Amino acid sequence: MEKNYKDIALVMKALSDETRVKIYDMLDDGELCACKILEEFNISQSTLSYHMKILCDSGLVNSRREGIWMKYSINETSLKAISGFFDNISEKSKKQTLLR
Amino acid sequence: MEKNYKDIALVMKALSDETRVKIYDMLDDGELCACKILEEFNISQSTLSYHMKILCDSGLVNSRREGIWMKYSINETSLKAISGFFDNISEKSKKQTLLR
DNA sequence: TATATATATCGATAAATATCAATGTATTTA
DNA sequence: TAAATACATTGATATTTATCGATATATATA
Repeated sequence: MEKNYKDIALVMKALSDETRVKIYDMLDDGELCACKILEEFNISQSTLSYHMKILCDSGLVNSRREGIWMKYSINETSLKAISGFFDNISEKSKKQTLLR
Repeated sequence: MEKNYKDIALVMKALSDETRVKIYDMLDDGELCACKILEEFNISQSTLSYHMKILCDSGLVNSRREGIWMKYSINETSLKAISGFFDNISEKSKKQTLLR
């Protein structure tokens, strides 16, 4: 099975910024609207919008419009994929350690 | 327990580049020297050295000198930490899904 | 339809990143 | 000790990123 390193790197890049990691972590409590997220940071609205776009484009985060609000949530499929990438390396790496 | 988002972002940044993700993935087969890694890429030696420094500084990769060679391997502690970060989000996120 | 609210996009900019060639450093060996 | 090999560091540069204020767009409501 060929791994798509480009996609993995894209997801990692989405989480390579402290603000975005915090946002992603916040979302594990459930869906949040942009305005709620914005309250937690000292950044402009346009900057938050930029960060949310990166998180969504990477596939890590879902977005949907509800009236005038944008609601964001964790994309479970993407989370499973990235979690699986590390679990896979963990397993193979552990075997290697035993062989030494 | 307070999460260190800065450190998490640093680790993610280390894997936010396609070359570095590939290198990290290569290392799950066990320790490799820089020269072996270099063979797999069309990059200069100095560029590889730069990438290895970023991987090592993030804590994801161990390095040790063996004679004239530098040998690199996966840091299991760091891998567990990052794997745990995603597992943690995965669990909390799953609970949220059930509540909906 | 005019207004208010929430969010996205644009343009500008300072800072960070990836890359290379050239050079420096550490180690082994002749 | 001189040469060879492997790797790191430096300096330069093109590209990317994070950020903001200003402006545009979408939706709801008066």
